[in-house]
Amino acid sequence: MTASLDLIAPLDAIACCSPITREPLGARDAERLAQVLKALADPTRLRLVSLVAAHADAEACVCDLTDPVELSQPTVSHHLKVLVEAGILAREQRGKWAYYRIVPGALDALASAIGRS
Amino acid sequence: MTASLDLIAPLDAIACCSPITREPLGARDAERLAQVLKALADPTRLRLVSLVAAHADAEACVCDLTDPVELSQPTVSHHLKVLVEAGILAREQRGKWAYYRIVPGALDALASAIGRS
DNA sequence: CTGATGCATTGACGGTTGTCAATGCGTACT
DNA sequence: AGTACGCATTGACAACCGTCAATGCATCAG
Repeated sequence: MTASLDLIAPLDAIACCSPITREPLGARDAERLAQVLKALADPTRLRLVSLVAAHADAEACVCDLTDPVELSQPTVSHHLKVLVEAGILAREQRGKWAYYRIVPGALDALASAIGRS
Repeated sequence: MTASLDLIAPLDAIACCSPITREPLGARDAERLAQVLKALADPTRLRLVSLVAAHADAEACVCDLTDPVELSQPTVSHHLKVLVEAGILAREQRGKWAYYRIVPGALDALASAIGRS
């Protein structure tokens, strides 16, 4: 659903916007920002992002993550997919493994849209 | 549910934490951060926060908000309650009206926890 | 007191979400 | 070839969420 303007990662459509408190944002912008925030608004996904960032070389594969969060492999894969689709994580397949890393500037762009300071 | 440590607003328990990417956050911290993010991760609530911030005197009552978001009054009241419980909005009753304003520093604290430095 | 107004609460309903077991698909090693 | 491994996808289910109509509760105006 709402597969209308998803040709670009949601985060790309946000980097442009001024902070929320600057001026009332329209329904369309609110929808996009909420989409990205929802991706982060889950304890497991927050931990996954945190784990990836803190891992060696700032990247991690699924097998590195299932254990710390104590969830099944399909569940972790699902969460990672959500984060990738939100433009927060990037996925790179290298042989048998899939490596995830944080998209540079993604979290900063999100933070700037929220508060800035 | 989870009415264990909710004596303080969720945001108060976050201001202390370093950015997500600094080190892997524990399950407890992730839960608290996610709770606040969820409050913002909704298009309607994002618009409400934005509307309140942009309104005259940086405060607004429910009657000022129902029209712009095109939702029923109970729905708007519900969303505002969620934002208040998350520590993002503050409510002050003055006579017949209830005025909402953004808690100073709340969004900045959230932004700091997400990204930025 | 009576009526009107602003807002919160309740109850209900459809849609979304987080999770897992089962399965499928490549890739690598022997 | 055959097997083991890492990961994604599917299907299913309970829990949660956003929304509204109806109702309740103050507060103000007459």
